[in-house]
This record gives sequence, structure tokens and C-alpha cells, in this order.
Amino acid sequence: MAKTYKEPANLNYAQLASDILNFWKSEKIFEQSVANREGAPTFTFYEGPPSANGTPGIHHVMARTIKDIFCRFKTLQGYQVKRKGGWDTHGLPVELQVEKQLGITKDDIGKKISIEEYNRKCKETVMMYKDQWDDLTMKMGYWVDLDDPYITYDSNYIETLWWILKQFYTKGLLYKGYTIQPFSPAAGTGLSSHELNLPGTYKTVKDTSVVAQFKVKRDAKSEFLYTPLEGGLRGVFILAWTTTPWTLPSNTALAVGEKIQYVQVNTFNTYTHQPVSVILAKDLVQKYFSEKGKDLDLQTYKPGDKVIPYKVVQEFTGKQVVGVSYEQLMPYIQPLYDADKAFKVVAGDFVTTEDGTGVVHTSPTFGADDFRVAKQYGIPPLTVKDENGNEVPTVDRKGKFVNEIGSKLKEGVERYKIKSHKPLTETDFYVKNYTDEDESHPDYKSTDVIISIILKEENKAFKVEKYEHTYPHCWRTDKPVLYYPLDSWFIKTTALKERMAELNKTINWKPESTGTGRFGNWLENLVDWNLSRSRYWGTPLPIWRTKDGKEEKCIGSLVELQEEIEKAKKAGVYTPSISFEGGTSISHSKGGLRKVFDLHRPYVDEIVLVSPSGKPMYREPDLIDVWFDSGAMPYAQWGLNHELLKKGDPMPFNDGWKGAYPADFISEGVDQTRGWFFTLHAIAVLLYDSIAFKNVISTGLLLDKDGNKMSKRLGNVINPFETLEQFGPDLVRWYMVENAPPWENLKFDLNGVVEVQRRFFGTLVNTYSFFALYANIDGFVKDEVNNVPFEKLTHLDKWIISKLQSLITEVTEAYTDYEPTRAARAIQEFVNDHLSNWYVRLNRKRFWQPNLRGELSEDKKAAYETLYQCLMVTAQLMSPIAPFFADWLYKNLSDNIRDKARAGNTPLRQVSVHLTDLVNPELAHRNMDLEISMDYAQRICSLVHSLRKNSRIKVRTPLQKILLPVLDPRFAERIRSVEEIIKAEVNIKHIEYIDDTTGLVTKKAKPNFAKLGRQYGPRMKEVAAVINSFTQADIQQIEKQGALLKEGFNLVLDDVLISSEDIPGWSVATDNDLTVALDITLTDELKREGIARDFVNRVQNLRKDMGFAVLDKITIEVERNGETVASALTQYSDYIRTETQAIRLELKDQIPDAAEVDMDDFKLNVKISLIR
RNA sequence: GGGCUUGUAGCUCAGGUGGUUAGAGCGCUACACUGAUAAUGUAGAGGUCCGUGGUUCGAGUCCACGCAGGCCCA
Repeated sequence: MAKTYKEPANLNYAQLASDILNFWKSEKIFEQSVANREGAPTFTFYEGPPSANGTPGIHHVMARTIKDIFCRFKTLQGYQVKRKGGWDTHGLPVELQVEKQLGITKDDIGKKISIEEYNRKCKETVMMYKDQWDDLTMKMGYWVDLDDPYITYDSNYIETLWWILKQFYTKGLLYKGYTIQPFSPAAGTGLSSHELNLPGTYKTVKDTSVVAQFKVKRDAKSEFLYTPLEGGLRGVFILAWTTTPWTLPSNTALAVGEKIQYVQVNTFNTYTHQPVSVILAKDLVQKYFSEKGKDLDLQTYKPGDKVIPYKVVQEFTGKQVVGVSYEQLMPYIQPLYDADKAFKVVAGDFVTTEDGTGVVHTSPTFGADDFRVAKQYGIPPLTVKDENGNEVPTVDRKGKFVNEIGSKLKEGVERYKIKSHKPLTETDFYVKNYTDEDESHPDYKSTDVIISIILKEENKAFKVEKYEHTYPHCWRTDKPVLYYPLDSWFIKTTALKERMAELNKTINWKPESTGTGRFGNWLENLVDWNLSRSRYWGTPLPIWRTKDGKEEKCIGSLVELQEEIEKAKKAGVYTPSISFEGGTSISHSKGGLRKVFDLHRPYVDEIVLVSPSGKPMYREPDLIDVWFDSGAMPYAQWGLNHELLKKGDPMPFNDGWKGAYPADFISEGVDQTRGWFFTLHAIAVLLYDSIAFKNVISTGLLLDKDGNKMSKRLGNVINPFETLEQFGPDLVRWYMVENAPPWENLKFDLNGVVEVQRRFFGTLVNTYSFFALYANIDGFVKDEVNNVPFEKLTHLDKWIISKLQSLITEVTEAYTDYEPTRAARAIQEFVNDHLSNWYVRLNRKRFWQPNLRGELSEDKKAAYETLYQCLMVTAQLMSPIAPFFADWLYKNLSDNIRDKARAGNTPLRQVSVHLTDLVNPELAHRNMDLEISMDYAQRICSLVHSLRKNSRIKVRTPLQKILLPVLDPRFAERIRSVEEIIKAEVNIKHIEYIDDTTGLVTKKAKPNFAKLGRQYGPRMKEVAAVINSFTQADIQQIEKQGALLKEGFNLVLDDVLISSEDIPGWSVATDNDLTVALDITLTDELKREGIARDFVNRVQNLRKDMGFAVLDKITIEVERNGETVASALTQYSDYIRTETQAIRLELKDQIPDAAEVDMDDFKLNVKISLIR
């Protein structure tokens, strides 16, 4: 017989997936799934571009599974879901990889290797692992369009970025400023955070640290600090600590912690012995004052005394001194602007009491925190004008104080007769030893030391000491790094901060906390976006400037660039010619060499434009942050359309743009919150006052099974290819989704995948195999049009179909809410607990009943149809998560009727489940009463099993009855509707419903706390005690009359929960509101029936042992063994023969070659033989 | 240091709005079943619900302060 339904043996899930993958490829299923929905509403998905310069990891399988699920689900729902792939190609990781490959460092660029060659190498490297990525994409079943991806290094792509930047520039949102960055004066270059993380950069050094005394100005705000001054005290000083005394001349603020407790202490200066009143954090008092000096009389102090008396005179929080003004510590130069706002106490969230004084000296030009807090409070930096009139910091790029400071320091050296290793001029004050001075010279003094001495002399230093700490050094020169203001280009994101927060509220974040918390807070504390990167491989900033910085141009397209170049040529500042080729790329010839032009360095740097006043303009050398690349993908993935651009279209993008903005859905790791999620959002708000995405899932981390990060060092990295090969993609995907919600971290354990295989896929395959086995035997073929009418289905059929409708509703809702884990768990529960363990198990007999006259009975047909429907819908519901397996199941169930379905244009005409339309729940087939009844049945059976086990009576032995206390008539009705199922399942003859009239049930009343609580509140304990003391009569009364007055409490029926406690003399089992008692009396009649059943079982075993086929007919011979057995076998002869396909059952006195079978209580000699 | 997040059985996880006996699966132990069978069922053991305070008649759940892990920042 040709098998209509495949019967899998030893299913290999990886093989299955690879077969289905071939099918998808050859039939172009993905393409069809998009083309099919032409004209339908669109669902827009944006692919966050991965970088192909590294190999994909198992976490990419996770991230992409999530993306894939919702794209597939929306397709099933009828949307058209285009998914354009993309590649992220720029950035530091690419550069580092190239440097590693070539064995060079950044220093060698432009020396050992030209920028041109270097960037060519980067471009080659960036797609190094593209094949592996493509392979993974295919193998894991991630559907994304890889034929036409966007690539961020493309000229088209970069051109769009330029266009966007130009829009920002025109709106005044792009400006040049500075930030504090690590800088190596010796090398003359900024350092990236990566360079700071190189081994060996942090060295332990001994620096001179100073606790400086900042004198508080007396005014209304600070008056309270002057109140406790005693005679002789000259002033109040705030103590602030620094390990970089050279930054003190540029101090403009002091930062305190608002919540930190500070104290004011009257004491003496160690160096000048002058009486002073100082302010510092309470926690740090012991660090600066010896306990011996505490509360000593200040009058007794004489200069030179070892013990310095001190007295804490008041205590206050940082908040109270915020806003206090102080005198400039080293008044060498004045701020260039906003001088009135300088020299104030401010609050800084970075202030601690771990070291120092709890007050942080703030110099906005030389510290990132300082810069930030100064900006926040509008405090000016201390800067000077250079020869061009530009504002510059007080230390130049060589690490030397400017002359304005240098000359003052020189004066100090002379005034205080400080000895030095060589005569110092105003140009000798390097803030660190960048000039390799001889430090071993006995009179050598660093600038830090000189400053400290001057401060001591001037009663401005409270304490000076050497301080050992680790400090970053330049990996090239081994010299200390300075934190230094460097030019940068910024996008003024702060201008639209409120709008960004407002629009963010319209985005559906999964989980919500990432949106409101992590992202929302980030938006609230937003600073301007620093776009500049001093690197080589990336999108160049399209801004040209004259040398003096007075004129600049921002280029917004290639056309514009070409026009500007023409102008420059006419003006004679630039000779190479550039021309368009094919409208999108330009070629560039210089010195006879002609090469295809791309917009990267160094080519773009060679272009010199001309300013309106006729001066040459050079490109600002910066590249832009790669996050701008990816954040601009909604626009740049399509590229600029020059025709629309000419017309002045505000959205001049190529085909594909329309209707694809904003995205309906995106998903990336939670680490992208301030990366891609932010840049997408920022650019969208700045450009179009729009959101860029409506729904977003931020996925958690993928850890190893012990919760550790996967790293090569730990050797706990899971290879995605091996894992997919071993288990197949469906199991891996299912495991990842089912195990934890996607935004939680996932502890990836291969044992979990094995478990998914056994527990879920194994069960589902078994269920399908069961169906296939019997459907093949019976020749059942699904007919989409003619089904057994719903009314004629059995209770169980209707029940599982009702369950199925509930499942459809639940799963659809879960997917719609972006809760894939809920969907997976619901499907799993349905398949395991309801379909397999209940429906199939209880219905097995229906399937193996022989057909009368070779025809399928209506009941059997109904069983097949019901099971078929359940499997088919399961395939569809699970298809977003387990796309290969679901398609396999779908095809197995429907391939045989495809032609007919096509002819009739019925739903199963589609060759793949991924082309079908999601079923809608048929609410008419939902029957909650039935579902509740069946739930009771399942629980009652479980209780009876438990009772049977306790009394050691196996299920094959029938028992007379169970007793079921009935507290509510509706309950009895419900049970009656499933009575037959219960009786069959636990092999019981009768169910007896008993109520309190029988006197068998003892009832118990428990307080309904939830309801009583609202009413009685604090008197709860009293009421509860009253209810717990209810007598049977009390319970009866409240049940009958609905109310009871007892001990002053007017109680109604709802106030109590009545359950049956016990049935005297019976063994009972309870499960919440259910109680069951089992009659364990064994009569002879019951024993005989039990023996018959046991006997059937033993014969079946023999049949199986002897390798008989299911339909083989046999004869049975049994040796006599007592009267009970004989009568049992005689009485149940018909039953036994039907069950075992036996033609004859004979009792004999002796059977020579019989097999001995164990009937538990006794043994029987039995012989079965095949009838040919 | 800050923001966000997690902490429930040996492991992986559920536990609307507070309600008195905290659940599931796996694993373990025992038993049953043996025509879904490299399956299956039932039962049992296993808990300081991270800690300490607080609010409340009542806290796994709410609040505060901690501890430990994670992510992103600084």
C-alpha cells in the first residue's frame, strides 16, 4: 500500500531542515511569501546591519530568530513584509582587524602604508566573513533579502548621509565645538578608548596631590559659614583635592555632592600656621585631623605644635553650599566670557567621599566630568586667545602652559626663591615631563610641585603629599595622557530633547522598562551627539573650511560636490577633474591616474573647494560616528533620487522608501539602546519630527549555561554552525524562544535543547506518527469540503477543538503583543498536555477499531478529521518559531491533496505553510463549559489514580464506584457531561454524587479573605475565627438561607468558601475544591473482569514479542489454573477475542509448548498461534 | 558612582489588582503502563520566595535600605 502520510523513523531534525531548505530554494518560497501579498497592507521591518568582519555567533541566531518570528507571523496574517538586508561596514573594529592582519599600528598609516592602501584593505576585510553570515542566515531559516542589501560604504549610501547632515547643517543643528578627550601631547594625537584599554597603558605613578583652600566670599548665601568664626579666624575655606595640581590655575568651579554631609572645622593651616575655618565631607574628617587634636582649645596652639587642634563647628548637606562663591585660587587670567558665573560651588553626581575631601576641583577644559557639570551650570572655562584670535586652553597641544600662565608661574618661582634644575622661563612650564628633563637632578621640580609650593606660601594649600595611583599613559610614547579639549563636530540633539522624549512615549518597547527607563532616562540627560572620529575608514564629514575657519560649506550631494569642484577649478584652487558616471558614482583623475572615485579618504581629502571670498577650503579631516551610518539606514538604504532632489522633494529617496517609514518593527540587543535605537530615533526626530520605529524588542544577552559571558578566553563559546548541525534550527530556535522571554538573558544550555526535542518535538512527532500510521492503514484522506458535521463529533472531539480555538486566540494575541515566549509555551501546553496526553490517549481505541465492511465509520472519520485539524493548526501556529519543522508537518499532512486543493482553490492549495493565511478562531466552536468540565475530569482522574496507587489496585482491575461530594448543582452537571470519560480512564463502574443529605459529607467553611478583608479590615482575625468555628448546622444554614448571624457578625454566603472535608470511613483525595472517594471493595465479579483485562494485556505482549502484525489473526490456548481464571476467561471470551484479534480462545488441561506468563498474583501457561 | 534589570525547588522558569496550603517542566526516587513504545502515566522527596526593616488584619507580591549577578554609562 502506498503510504499517503510519511511515517518518520528516527527523525533527524537537521536533515529535515536541510530538505525543507532545498524546497524553499527551488520553489522560491520566501520570494513567493512576499510576492503573494502584493497590494496587501505592508508591515515594515528594518534590519539592523551586522558587520561581516567577524564570524557570527550563537547570539546572532537568537537575535535573528526574534526578528524572523514577527516577520513570518505578520506574513501569515496577510501583510506584505519586505525585509531588506544590510551590512555595517565602517568603524574601528574593521580598522583594528586590518592593523592586526598587516601587523601595523595607527602610527604607520601614512608612513608604512598609504591611507589609500589602508582603506582598500579595510574594504576587502569588511566582507571577510560574508559567506559565513549568508550560510548562517540560510541554515537558521532567517528570511531576509540578501540579494539587494544596503551597504554602508557604498557611495550612494554615503551620499544620503551627506544629504541628511546637510539638512541638519542648514537647520543649525550641526556645529563645531570641543570635548574633553584623552590626548597625548608627546605624540600630538587624541587616543581612542580602545587605545586606552591596551595592556600596559595604566601605570602606577606617584603624583603630587594638593588639597587646596578655596576662600569663600562672604555674602548672603555664605553668611551662615561665617557665623561660627571665632576671634582670629581670617576666613572660611573649602578644601578640594586634586592629583593634577597643574589644572588648578584653570579652576572655575567646585563640585559637591548634594546629599553628602559636610562639616565646617575651625583649625590651623599646617604650613602657614594661620587659623582657618575649613569645609570638607564629614566622612573624611579623620583623614585630615588627628583625633588628639579634637576639641583642644584653639588658643593654646603655637606654630610648630605637633598636635593641631580642631573643632567641628557645624554640619550641613552639600545642597546648602551649592551656589556659594569663592575667590579664584590662582588669579592669573580671567574667563573670556561669563566671568560672573565662574568660581561657584555646584552639585556634581560624580562626587564621592571615597578619597579627597568630598569636594572636587573643577576645571572645564581638562576633565570630562568637569566639562559636563560646567556646561550644565553655565560655568565658563578658563581659556586664552591665540595669535589668530581663537579661544584655546591654558595648556597648548605640546603639554605646556601658555605664556600668560607661564609668566605668572615664573614670577612665583622668583618671588618664593624656588630652586630649579635650570633657569626657568615662561615657556618652560610643561604640565608633565614631556621634554625629558633630568628628574634625578636634586633641584628638579615638576610644574605640579612648583604650583604646590606657591600655594603653600600663599596660605592656599591645606595639605600636599605624594599620591600613588594608576594613570593612563600613551602606548606610543609612554608619557602621561592629558585630558584635553579637542575639536569635534556635534549634532545639537539637545535642541530637540523634549520632542525626542515625547515621541519616545509613542513607541511600544519590549520590555517597557527599556523604553521608559534606560532609554527614557538617557534622553532626559541627553548631551549633544559627538559625531567626530579621527580615523580613516568611515564616512567622511562633508564639511569644507577655509584655513582660518571663517568660511565653511557643507556638501549635501554628489551633484553639489561636482558643482563646487567646477567653481574651484574656475578659481584655480583645484585642478583634478571629477565627473559622474552613471549618475551615482563619480570618477576622479589626478596626475594622469584615473580611478573610480569613492567618497572615502584619501580621495575626498584631495578635493579643495573655493570659498565665496575666493579662499581655498579644505575638508574637515574627521570621519563621522559609525552609529550615524546605521541610524540613517531608513533613508540611506534606498539612496538619493536626484530627480526628486532637483524638484526639492523633502524626502528625495529612491523606490522602496514610500510606505516603508517608519518601521513597524525592529529588534536588536539591549546594548543597542544608546547605539542603534538611539541614532534611529534621533535622526528621525531631527529630520522629520517622526519616530523611526513603532515597536521594538530589545533582546537580552546570551550567556553560557552557568550564566557566564561567552568568551574565547573561557572557551565556553557555542559554535552556531555545529549546534544547528547537531540539533537542526527548529529545536534551537524553539528552545531559545520557549525558555525565557527574549529580553531576559538566556543561559544557553545544550541540555535544554535536548529537552525541547524530547518533551515537545518528540511528542508532536509521535502524535503525528500515530495519526499517519492509522490514517495510512485506513486510507484516510483529508477532504477540505466534506467533513463530519460539528454536531456529530464526540464530546472529546468538541473539547479538543474548543481547546484549539482557545489556543489560536491565545497564540495570535501573544504574537501580536510581541510575546513569542507566551506563544511557544501555549502551543507546547496544547500539544503535550491536551492533544497528546489526553485527546490521543483517550481516543486511541477509536483509531484502531477495525472498519466494518471496509468503510470508515463516521465516528472514526470524525476522529481523524479532528486530529488532522489540530495538527494542521499547530503547524501553522508554530511556523514563525520553527519554520522548517512546521513546513515539514504541513507538507506531510497536505501534499497528497495539493492538486485537488488547487483545483478547488481551497486553503491547502499552498505548497508551504508560510504561504497560507492564519486561521481565525471559530468562536462558535469554543465551549468554555466543556473546557471546565474536562479540566474537572482530568483532575478527578488524577485523584483516582492517586487513590488506586495508595491501595495498590492497578487500573486494569475495575472498581465499583467513586463518591463525589457535590457542593453546587452546576458542578454535578459538569461532571455528568464527562462521566463516561472518567469512568473509562480510571476503570470505574459508577460515579455516585453525594450531597449533605446523605450524611456522608463533612463540610468545612473557610473565610473568603479577599472579600472579608475589604469589609472588616483590622477585625479580620475575629471574623476568621468565627467562620473557622462553624458547625455543620451553621454551614447548612448559610447555604440554605444565604446568610448567618453569628457572634455579632452578619455573614453572607459569599463570605465563606465551603469545601467538603472528609467522607468518614473512606479514603479520599482532594485537590483544591475537588474531593474524591474511591470504593476499593473487590468483588469476585470485579476480580474476574480484572483478570480478563490482564490476560488481554499479556496476550498482546506475546503477540508483539512474536512479531505479529497488527491485523494478524491468532488462536489462544490456555492451561487451566483454578476456577476463577476459568470463569473469567469464559465470561469475557468475546471481549478477549475482539481485543486480541483471536479467532479462538480455548482452555486446555495441558499445553506442552506453552509460554508462562506472569499475572502478578499467579502464573498462566498460554500459547498463541498465528492463523495463516 | 549613576540608570536599568534579575534574584522563587538541584537546574530552567510560572506566579493580574496583597488573601492564609507558592506552582510547572527537567533531574532524582518509587510504582504503573506496554498496539504512540528509544514513548507514556502516577506518586513521592525537594522551598529561609536573596537579606533586614517597614506598611497591613494579612506580604513571594507594596515601600525603604542593603547584598549578589547582569547590561549600559561615568
